[in-house]
Amino acid sequence: MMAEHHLSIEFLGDEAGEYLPHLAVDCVVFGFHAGQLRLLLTHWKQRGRWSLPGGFVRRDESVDDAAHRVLRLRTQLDHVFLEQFHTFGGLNRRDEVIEHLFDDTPRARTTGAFINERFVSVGYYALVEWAEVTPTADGVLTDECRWWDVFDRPALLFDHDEIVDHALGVLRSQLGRRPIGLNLFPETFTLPELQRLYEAILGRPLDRRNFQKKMRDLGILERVGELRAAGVRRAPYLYRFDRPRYEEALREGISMGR
Amino acid sequence: MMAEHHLSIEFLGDEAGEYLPHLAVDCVVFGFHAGQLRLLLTHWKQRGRWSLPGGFVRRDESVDDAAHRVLRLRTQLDHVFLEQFHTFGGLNRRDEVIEHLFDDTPRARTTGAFINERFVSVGYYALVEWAEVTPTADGVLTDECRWWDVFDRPALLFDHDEIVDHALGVLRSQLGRRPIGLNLFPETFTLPELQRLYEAILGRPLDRRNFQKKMRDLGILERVGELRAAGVRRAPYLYRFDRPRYEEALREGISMGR
DNA sequence: ATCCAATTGTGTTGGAATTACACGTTTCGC
DNA sequence: GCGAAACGTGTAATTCCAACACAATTGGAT
Repeated sequence: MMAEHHLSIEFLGDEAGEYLPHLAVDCVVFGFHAGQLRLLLTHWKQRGRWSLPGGFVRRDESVDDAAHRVLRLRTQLDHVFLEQFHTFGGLNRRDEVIEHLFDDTPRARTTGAFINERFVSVGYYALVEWAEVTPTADGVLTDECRWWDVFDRPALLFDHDEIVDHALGVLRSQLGRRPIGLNLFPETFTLPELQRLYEAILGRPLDRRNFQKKMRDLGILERVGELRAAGVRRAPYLYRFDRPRYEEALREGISMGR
Repeated sequence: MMAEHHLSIEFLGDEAGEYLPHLAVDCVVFGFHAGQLRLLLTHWKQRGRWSLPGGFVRRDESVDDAAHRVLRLRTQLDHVFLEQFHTFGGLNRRDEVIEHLFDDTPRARTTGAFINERFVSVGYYALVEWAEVTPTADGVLTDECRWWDVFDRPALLFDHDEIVDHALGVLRSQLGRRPIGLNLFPETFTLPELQRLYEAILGRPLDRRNFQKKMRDLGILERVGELRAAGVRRAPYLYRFDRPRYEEALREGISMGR
């Protein structure tokens, strides 16, 4: 909960001048569980609607660091895979519902109303291991933080639906050019699981045989053993990523179909 | 010269409060001439060094519009191909040489020293037709604006070398996925010229026969006639882009090697 | 015990796309 | 008219991708 004390009602005017005005970061946090691509969302206490986890940029931290900090606050995780993908700087970024969200607080009226100003937002997307996350609301502006199915989520505040769509587009376009999964799965996983991740992101089914061949040929997988547990049928093999090779593939880029 | 009056010494503090503080746009403007990929740079009067054309964001304009405005001021061109590619928000964005560039002006000392604060910069790259550009310095902070060879340019101020490298990387990665050239060439051009553009961006030679076959098969070119003028040898054909098909290829994406 | 349904692992094959490579054409200088 | 330089086009080999078939494993039904 470090630094959360700033999110008091005082913060509406950022009276300490700790943050850069007009600038925010928003994080599209992707997870994968039970065959579904999921999204971490926070619920705004005062208006009963959901938005992406976001925050502001301290005067003494980089924008990347701000995104990491926001993520740490909402997930309790450090060192997650996080990448900037677009900056949203339109004039239509406010939401009629929330436009004057804080106008009726004494602070907002008397100060510069920091939070009611126009914001330019730098969008990041994160890939995290679902089970490792402890979704955490700040308890002041937001009272809940939890996972949603990406494709079955509530309408979001501000322009956050657009931001999610953009992030999904970037994720899709990168799916064929770099490996994915190291950050989304636990240590070991099965190829059918990995395939379901690809299918969830692409939104279309893939051929199991071609997928497995392609994956094997990438040389970034290590077979570990057999999975017996779940099935009423044949158990799939367990795999783990070969870290050095995975990271090399990340640097050099790969080719995985379209 | 519209709105250039803001770039007076008064501007150092942005006393009118017309701009968002701490936020800037920088434009990597690419052109192509005489077989070279070129870059539009501006020369800072007070320090004798070069930087990317950049500017600030008005409170009542989108960040995209700010980039277009900056571009219009430096090139006298409107409606150019312009795309955001990354936002630079590190803490190391200042330049020791220029760190206190304006400290000795009375304004900077007495006001908030708008321009001496930390800036987060949204990077755009533009593709423009070299011959159409009228490079224009603002005459206040900068006294010269002209083209440089991308690969033979002076060391730039701030982190602008990094920004240029990043833009080049994005341009390279997109070269195989969308058509290019409509914005960089005049109405008509030749295939050897187009190939030299690709080679300049990729930094490696391409096979002429495969390149032409690929280009022809894309179906975005119209042959116009023969070019007689220049050569001491066989004249290449002239082509023009088929606009509707070109724009469709831009939307749908293409595959051009890698 | 046998069979079946569901799911997984692996191989093959045909076509498309990419790459490597060869030859004929035009122009001008000599 | 001969050759050098640059242009235009075609062909063969290879690699990549998409479609497809079959054997193996498991638990439950018969």
